[in-house]
Amino acid sequence: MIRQTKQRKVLQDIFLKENRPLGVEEILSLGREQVTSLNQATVYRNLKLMVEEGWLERLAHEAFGTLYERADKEHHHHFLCRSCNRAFDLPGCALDHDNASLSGFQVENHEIYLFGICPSCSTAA
Amino acid sequence: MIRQTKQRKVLQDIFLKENRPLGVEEILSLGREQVTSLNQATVYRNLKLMVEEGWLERLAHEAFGTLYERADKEHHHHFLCRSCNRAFDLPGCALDHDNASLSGFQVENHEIYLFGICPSCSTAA
DNA sequence: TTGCTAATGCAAATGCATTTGCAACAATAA
DNA sequence: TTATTGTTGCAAATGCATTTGCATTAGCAA
Repeated sequence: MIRQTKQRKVLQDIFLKENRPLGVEEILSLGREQVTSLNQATVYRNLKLMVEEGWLERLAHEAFGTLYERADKEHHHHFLCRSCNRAFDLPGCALDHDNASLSGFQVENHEIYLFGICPSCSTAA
Repeated sequence: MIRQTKQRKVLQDIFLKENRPLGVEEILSLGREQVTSLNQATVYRNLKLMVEEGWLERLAHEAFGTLYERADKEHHHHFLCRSCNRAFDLPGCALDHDNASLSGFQVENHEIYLFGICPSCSTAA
């Protein structure tokens, strides 16, 4: 039977509050603000559970490593800020479906990544 | 001074012939058809050189690992076949620029990945 | 041809993200 | 409260892609 621990609660809260994909490091440091003893292995174990139960989804890009985000979102894509190294959701889809494919290729799904500077970084400049 | 070795020549030929992104395993096995002794370390060393001199570009996606492709191509995106696990180029750009961004985000570049079944796999079925 | 040294093959070593064993701890059912 | 057993923290262990040390091989300038 699954128990509700404070570590687990903290992780859930973080994902509910930060509305964007998060990496393990980031999750760990945000989590330690609530539970000082929070351990990396605990984060990994819980992320794995949350993915298995379908509450989180995993997302990875070479430039930003592995990220996790809530699974309850509609189809969307991501923006990656090269300045603060954070990922953001871009609601909606900017794929031009008519020109997307090539004859003979059966497209089942897709991913789009935009790179650049996020609002807070460009304001700070 | 850089020497032209037969291993190097084989690697270049492979990239010129196969007109799509290739992974290390694939390069190694294609290369061994020409030079039986071809070693993985040699492939890695040469790929690194070719990237440094700008002849190749590196590309990575979690589902397909690290791939390399010639750098002399125009802007394009990639199709990844979940059946044969190969990557293909999709000439042109299917990004709907007007709907791509979000207010405040400065987009500098982007990547698009399409997933599905490639022509030869769907014919073979 | 010959000499110099870049390049190769092989195996061992790295670097890193993620996983795991284990003892101590803590969330529930009774 | 108490017993049960899921969880955590810690450190050591994995798994893997990529790199490196070294002896041998082989381009290429002279």
